[in-house]
Amino acid sequence: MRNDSRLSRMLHVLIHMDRQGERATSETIAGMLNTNPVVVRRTMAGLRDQGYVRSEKGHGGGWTLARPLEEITLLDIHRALGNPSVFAIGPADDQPDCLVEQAVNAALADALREAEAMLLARFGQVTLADLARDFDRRFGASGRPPLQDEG
Amino acid sequence: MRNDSRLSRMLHVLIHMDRQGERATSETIAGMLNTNPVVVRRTMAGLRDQGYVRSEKGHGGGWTLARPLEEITLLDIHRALGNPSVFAIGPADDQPDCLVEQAVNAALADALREAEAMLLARFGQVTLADLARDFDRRFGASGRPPLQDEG
DNA sequence: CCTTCCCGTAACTTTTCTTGTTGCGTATTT
DNA sequence: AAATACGCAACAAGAAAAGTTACGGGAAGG
Repeated sequence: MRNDSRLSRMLHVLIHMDRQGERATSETIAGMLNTNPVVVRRTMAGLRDQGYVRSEKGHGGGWTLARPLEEITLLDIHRALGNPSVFAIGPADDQPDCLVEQAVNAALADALREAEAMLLARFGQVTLADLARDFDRRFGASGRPPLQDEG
Repeated sequence: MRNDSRLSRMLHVLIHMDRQGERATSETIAGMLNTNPVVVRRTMAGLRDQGYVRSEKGHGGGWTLARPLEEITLLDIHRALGNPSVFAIGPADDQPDCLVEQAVNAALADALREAEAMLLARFGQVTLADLARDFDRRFGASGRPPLQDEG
């Protein structure tokens, strides 16, 4: 099964949007992600509904950030994407009445719950601004202009 | 995407096998999982290769446990199933050369790696015997015979 | 106005992954 | 030899995600 990369994609897009400052159309973004404007609208819809970006219709319209990157965490975006399941593995429900199966599933669910809580907690502590800073630290000195206009 | 429930299924099967003691055919197991004997063989193949179960061909053949439940951890089975990806979310590779994408993916990969390590560590500490004991503790007193040689 | 640009949404198609299925070979017991 | 089981390859079916097409509506600019 291939991984759901929407979170990664959206983070990528938001940081670029912040950097460029200008309005981005779905088509521009689609080009950046090698995908399709409709897919972009579909994915960004959640972020808009949660108030992280704004969309404007009509001539000159497009997408803009509704908040500074400092105020957006990875968890925020994860949730705005609909809290997709974090795990690829899960319980079986072949014999819901089988007590052995119930015991197995309960044990698995415990472990998964704990791991998920930890992951989401960590997502909640990282802002997009942190990622942008990471970017500078990792690549800023390697011949590229740094993220710029951070001021 | 639906969850991969092979781990759960195999744990379920192994505990039943221990309990019954007898040889189980792929068909019997398939019946228990509401699936198909070929699927069972496919899934059990990994466990056999790692020495957790044995298969015997021919008349009277079938599957048997090759080790006591005390010596099999959830991690063992997870690995025997081919170390399937634990997460449903992952990095995008739309623009592998984009440094922003790289930074985003690096941050995500860190968090995922950590959560996975924690989950697998926990899997490594739980044996199938623990699950069987869980079973007894949770359900044994509720009118059902306990796990051991209920024959 | 009215044309152009751009998002919103529904419906449909394509792709991809997993599971399920069929068929045949081979080993083992009776 | 007949019956029973696994091993394996190849194929079919099903489901989920992504991609696509099509059309409607709102906003800006000539």
